[in-house]
Amino acid sequence: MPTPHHDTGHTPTRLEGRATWLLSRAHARSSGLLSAAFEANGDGLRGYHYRLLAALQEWGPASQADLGRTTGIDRSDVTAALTELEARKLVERSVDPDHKRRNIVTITAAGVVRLLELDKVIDGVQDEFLAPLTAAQRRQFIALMSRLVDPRC
Amino acid sequence: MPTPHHDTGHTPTRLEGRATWLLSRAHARSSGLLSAAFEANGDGLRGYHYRLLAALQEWGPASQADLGRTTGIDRSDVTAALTELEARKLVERSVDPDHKRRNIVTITAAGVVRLLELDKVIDGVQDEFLAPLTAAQRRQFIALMSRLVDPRC
DNA sequence: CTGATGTCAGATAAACTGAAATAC
DNA sequence: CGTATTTCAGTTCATCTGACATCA
Repeated sequence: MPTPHHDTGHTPTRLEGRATWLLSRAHARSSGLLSAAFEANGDGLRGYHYRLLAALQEWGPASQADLGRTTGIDRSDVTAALTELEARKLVERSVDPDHKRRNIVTITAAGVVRLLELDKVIDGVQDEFLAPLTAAQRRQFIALMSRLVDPRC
Repeated sequence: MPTPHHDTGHTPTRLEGRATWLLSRAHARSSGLLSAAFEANGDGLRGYHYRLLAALQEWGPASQADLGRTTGIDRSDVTAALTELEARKLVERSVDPDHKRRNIVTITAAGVVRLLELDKVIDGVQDEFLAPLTAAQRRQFIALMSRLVDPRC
């Protein structure tokens, strides 16, 4: 147990006071739980697939570029992930008649079913991850994170 | 702008209410800023190197296994990162006389100097990252993250 | 023998980069 | 022409896995 400066006991040490470091650690834990849950759950779906399905169900059919913008996933990764979702018949791609270069992506009925299953998985992970916090703290945490991700509150 | 359910306008949507998703997004932003800053700053040091230098300076010389535990970095990655730090003369490895399998890692004077420079880089990134929050919110955020990373407060 | 340690080779997920072809 | 979209190929960083030899 190396604790040289433990005279104060609560001095915010270099690493522990740093948001970047805390964020790395927290993210590592969260995504570890998440990928374990996804893996245990079945077919090879991962974070990107969930995000895309969720976005499609929340906001309706969209182009791939729009999906990339709303989910924060790079266009090239959107392409790849959608191809995998399409192979599982969870989404459909069709060419936008008004804009032949653009695809319109739609979630299928099977996609919605799968999404609802994944929702439960995610909720379980979230509960486990947020376990150290009280309900009020969880709300605070989510509010603060939301502001960080999108400064417009 | 696809916003089908915007009757309420503030309904916590599936993705936006999820801590795991918010954490991914926030972490992506933070680590993007961080790696850009590291890259602009000079030699090929990255997050792992900073963590190790910081841990060594905070808590004094330690074995690699201890470093792994305190920083949350896997032992195998500790080995690799320390080799790179050693090549830059920022740390030194010596065999523990009491335990010949174990190395004792020490930060060098040059390592401390480099660490102090990196501190400034990190602080700059952190300020930019936390910009949307007030000072009180930043403290809250750090406190909540600390609890998530280490449930013992 | 068990257990901890350091090392190596490799895999993975998320994110990003750059370039190309196509459409507006 | 410039701009937006989709796609492809390749890269990076952080993380993790499994194996192995070494030592207490």
